[in-house]
Amino acid sequence: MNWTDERVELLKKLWAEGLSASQIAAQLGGVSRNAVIGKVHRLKLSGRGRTTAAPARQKKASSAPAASKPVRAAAPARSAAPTIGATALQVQFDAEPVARQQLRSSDNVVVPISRRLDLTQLTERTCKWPNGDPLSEDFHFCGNEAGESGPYCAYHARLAFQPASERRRAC
DNA sequence: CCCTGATTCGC
DNA sequence: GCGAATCAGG
Repeated sequence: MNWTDERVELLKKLWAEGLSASQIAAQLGGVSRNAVIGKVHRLKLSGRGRTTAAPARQKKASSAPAASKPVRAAAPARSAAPTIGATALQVQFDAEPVARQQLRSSDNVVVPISRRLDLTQLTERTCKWPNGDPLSEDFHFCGNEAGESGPYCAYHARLAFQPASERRRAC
């Protein structure tokens, strides 16, 4: 992914709105939060209002990795399966009571079309955002490609990170 | 352990 | 310019 004008503008907007680097990375897709932070700094946007004054970081040892242990462990490959159900239901009950709201034109967001997967079709790489009444026949999960840093697609990752009062129904 | 932003430096 | 690795902290 390259930093197109559109992506840079979205980055600026979301950063100004106060979203964290990881949240923005999920929105943009295809980039890590480190990439976002790096870009923010190169754009000289790091200030972002009255945030906690940066304590001025110390310099990193320029060389000599030392015999300490910079070795990075191999992929942990954790399993999310055991908590998928609980997480999904928690989100469901938390988000469902929110009244449907009109999408404001200023939001300028793309609402993804749900693949309407059932629980057995979910994998580590599918969005686990639940839609509908869990007890109804229509209940399903978004199922779109999950972001790199979470169980939701870029769109639902954003919803999940917003306060419940700001969430909207999707798919 | 989860997360946050900040910094360095090889590419 | 880019971003992984790393750091310092909540």
